[in-house]
Amino acid sequence: MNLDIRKRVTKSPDIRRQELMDAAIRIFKDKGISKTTVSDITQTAGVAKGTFYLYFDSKDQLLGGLKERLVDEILEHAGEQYARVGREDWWALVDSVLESFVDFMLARSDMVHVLMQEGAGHDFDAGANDVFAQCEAKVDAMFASGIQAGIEAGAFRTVDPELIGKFFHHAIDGTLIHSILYGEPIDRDRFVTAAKELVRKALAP
Amino acid sequence: MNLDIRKRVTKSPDIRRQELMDAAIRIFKDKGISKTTVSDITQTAGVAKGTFYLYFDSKDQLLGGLKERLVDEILEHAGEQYARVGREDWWALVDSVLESFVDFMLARSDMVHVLMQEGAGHDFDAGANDVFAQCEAKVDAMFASGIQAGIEAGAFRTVDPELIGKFFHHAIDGTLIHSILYGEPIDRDRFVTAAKELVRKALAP
Amino acid sequence: MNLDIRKRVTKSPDIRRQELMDAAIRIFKDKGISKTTVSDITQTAGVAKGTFYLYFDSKDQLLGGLKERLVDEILEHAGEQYARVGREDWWALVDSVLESFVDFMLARSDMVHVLMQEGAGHDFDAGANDVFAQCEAKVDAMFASGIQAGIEAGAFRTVDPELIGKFFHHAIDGTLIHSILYGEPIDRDRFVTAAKELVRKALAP
Amino acid sequence: MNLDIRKRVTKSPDIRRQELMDAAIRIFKDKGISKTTVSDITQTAGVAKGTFYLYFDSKDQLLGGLKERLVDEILEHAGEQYARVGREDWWALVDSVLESFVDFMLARSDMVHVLMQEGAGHDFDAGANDVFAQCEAKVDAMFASGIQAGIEAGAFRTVDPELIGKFFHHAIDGTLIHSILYGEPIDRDRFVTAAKELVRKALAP
DNA sequence: GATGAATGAGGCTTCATTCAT
DNA sequence: CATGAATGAAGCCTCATTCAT
Repeated sequence: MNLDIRKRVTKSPDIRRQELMDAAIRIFKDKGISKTTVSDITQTAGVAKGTFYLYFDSKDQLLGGLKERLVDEILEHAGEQYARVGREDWWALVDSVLESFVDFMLARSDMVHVLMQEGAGHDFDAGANDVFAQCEAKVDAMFASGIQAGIEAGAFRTVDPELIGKFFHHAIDGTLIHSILYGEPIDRDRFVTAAKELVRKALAP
Repeated sequence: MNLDIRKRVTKSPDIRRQELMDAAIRIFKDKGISKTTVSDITQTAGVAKGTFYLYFDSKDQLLGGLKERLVDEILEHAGEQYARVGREDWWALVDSVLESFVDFMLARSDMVHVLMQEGAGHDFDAGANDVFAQCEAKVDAMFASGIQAGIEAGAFRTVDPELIGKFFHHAIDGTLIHSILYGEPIDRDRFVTAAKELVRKALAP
Repeated sequence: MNLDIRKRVTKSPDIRRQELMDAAIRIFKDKGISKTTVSDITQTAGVAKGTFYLYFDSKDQLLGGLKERLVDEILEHAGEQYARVGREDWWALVDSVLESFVDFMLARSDMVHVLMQEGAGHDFDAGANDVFAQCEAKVDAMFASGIQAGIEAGAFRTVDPELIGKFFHHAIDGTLIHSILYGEPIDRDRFVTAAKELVRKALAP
Repeated sequence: MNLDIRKRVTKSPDIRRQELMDAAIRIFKDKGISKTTVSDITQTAGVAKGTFYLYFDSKDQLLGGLKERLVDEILEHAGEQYARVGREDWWALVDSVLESFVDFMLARSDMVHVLMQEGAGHDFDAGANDVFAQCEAKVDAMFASGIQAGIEAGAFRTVDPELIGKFFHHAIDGTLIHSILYGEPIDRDRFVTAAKELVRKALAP
């Protein structure tokens, strides 16, 4: 009765690992992290349950891996943006940071959807406080110092760069995540335009 | 033979219910929702495990109750604020809405902390889409129509009231939740001041 | 089709614990420790699988408990015997120690059967070296010092009390365990008679 | 691309088989039989997991092999000793049997350590009763008939040759195994001397 | 022969829920 | 009402064994 002809397909470890991660993300999104079983993941990935444990130590460790991957990408991306501060026209910088931020988030909507949902509190490495906390703190710090630099250059004006930076961060982040989370479609250009308006007006001298 | 004095204490159902909810919130905050057991909750509340089921049908239903309670409060509060649109000076309205919003959130930080964390996806009533989605959608709609009214009255100016409303919502919400979630202290007045600056500049004609 | 009428029988914790231990011993004896599952034990005890974990932390911990119980009994019994050294006629002492030793072992044949079989190496408490080692070492020490005392009193003679003590110990122990392990019937009186002959001749001046 | 020099080394089947058995014994001794995995064995032997199954049908069969090897050696050795009954002076025979028995055991201490530990109950061939039982029974029978012969020849005297034989067997066996099992050093000569004293006195007319 | 990724049965353990007291 | 021992479904994880390369 088993019509599946392909049996015991051996693949490169990297591929398998990736397939399992992809499968995990897909089901996490549908059922939520805590209600997803390792069986769900392996069935979706088309492998046996035991195969999961060739690539991950545990379900929690997989989650940790996904988290860390996202955090790394975020920090790298944010770093790239931040490196441009001072080398370009301030308003062009604002525009480009916003656009690239939005595009980055949209490209990872699945990941974000999943990990923001129940991500916190699943720290397999109990020692380190939540990876996300540190990540967002760094992003906030970059925003703040970028704005501060603009102020010192006379391009921007605002009384509380730190909080304003956080506001920008969460305004965009929160709105995007919320839309992704609840399945509302996002008009990327409209979104970018509105974000630019907000930031430009808020930072205008 | 039983020397334990506190045994079979009968309390008003409402009190008991409330005590269990409070205990639940407390532990949810520490361990995360899915890793909190019914035993944890009843132990913290000082009752036997079975007692839990005299007041709630299930763990999921408790969660639903907490959620609905928060949603109700949010909607009621938002409605009150919204009712003031048009009756007051536009900028005074902005100030007061912001202040009251911040104060409302701070008063419920525990609740928010917990329910935002893993709240989604725990729908005991699988039919209805997430209660939070509807709630936030309503809040967004109120924000949007308030801004729209201000525009029509010539007091505000912005090209995309709907998105700008969401931005305000998540800027404040996100920044607060994030601070609460990761234990950063919040200076209420500084926060309000920065929020006012953001909104005033963004809505200024 | 379920003809079992009795459901959810609640018993005193001590009884239940004992029933589980008895069931465990029974199956350990039949299938060996490592091939016995928790399910086997609970089925035999007539309770649900989860019930096991109300009384024991794990399968290993049960084993540890059984071991410790046996060790305690052995040490207590050996201590009682040892306390008689010097208070009685030396040869009467020899006789009575042998008899009581044999009877003690026969009364615990199941326990001994099981725990000698795979008992070593199942140390849940990895810190302490095997409990049995210490136990037997103590018993050996008692034998040795008893014989030594007899020598000093001029009643016994042998060149190596320590080793001779161990020989007695294992001669009796080993022969009994072996018979128990392989299901050979033991004629208690014949056994005691032969043991007495061995020890009397070996210790005779 | 493979820079690992030791790859796919083909060795004589007998050598490989032996290497695997040695590796098995080594780890069995450390971790116990049931907690040793096939992976442990192959890693220690420096081969791939699959290679194990080129030389053994299963883990149980390996165990059976080890057991049988030991049993064969024991029986052969015991047979050699037994063959000398009647051809030599009785007391010289006693001495030489004891010495050769002790030396035999000491030479196989690892084997004995392991297989006595959890050896019973691992019968891959469930039909046959434990190989050890038969082996020890044969050894006991030889001891008994040797002693019986000595009695008939007027050299020995004892009332229960069968049990006395078992006592000798287990006195020496048990004491040695126990010392090996718990890592106590053994002074071979002192041991032999004490054993001789015990046996000589016990068999003396 | 040798390899080691893949398999999947099966064990251990947790915990939401029930129910006899 | 309150209790907490008992339940058992369901999840996590291990590891002996297989098989495509």
